[in-house]
Amino acid sequence: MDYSTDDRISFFEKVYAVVSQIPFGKVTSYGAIAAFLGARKSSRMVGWAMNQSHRSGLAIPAHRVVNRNGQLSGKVHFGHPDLMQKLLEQEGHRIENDTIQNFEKVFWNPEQLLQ
DNA sequence: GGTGTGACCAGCT
DNA sequence: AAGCTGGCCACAC
Repeated sequence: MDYSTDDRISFFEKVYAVVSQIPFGKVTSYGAIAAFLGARKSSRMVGWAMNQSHRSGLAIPAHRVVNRNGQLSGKVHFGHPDLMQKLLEQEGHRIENDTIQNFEKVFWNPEQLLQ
């Protein structure tokens, strides 16, 4: 499925579609998702989409999306300030100073959806 | 219905 | 090397 050229669905829906396919134990970045959708400059919107995701009714693993440095920049938007970190630790990640350790090793590139 | 505001990021000063 | 700017788009006011 080529998400980048499908104009029938909104950018947000595309974001949700990608995020919901992030495998267990992997993470990706706002920018990677935006770039994959053909809108490299819209990475802020990915964050906004995550902000709204909890009331979308869908089960969006928003905790698997961090910024390009592996930092949990969106943790404050989870119910409890440490919830995002907890969820990631449950998936086997190690976090220090709000930053995922070995980020490159656990990074999942959305491009893999095209295989 | 214009305006400002983001869980960002790359490219300029 | 560190700070500023523009761009993207949905939403609240």
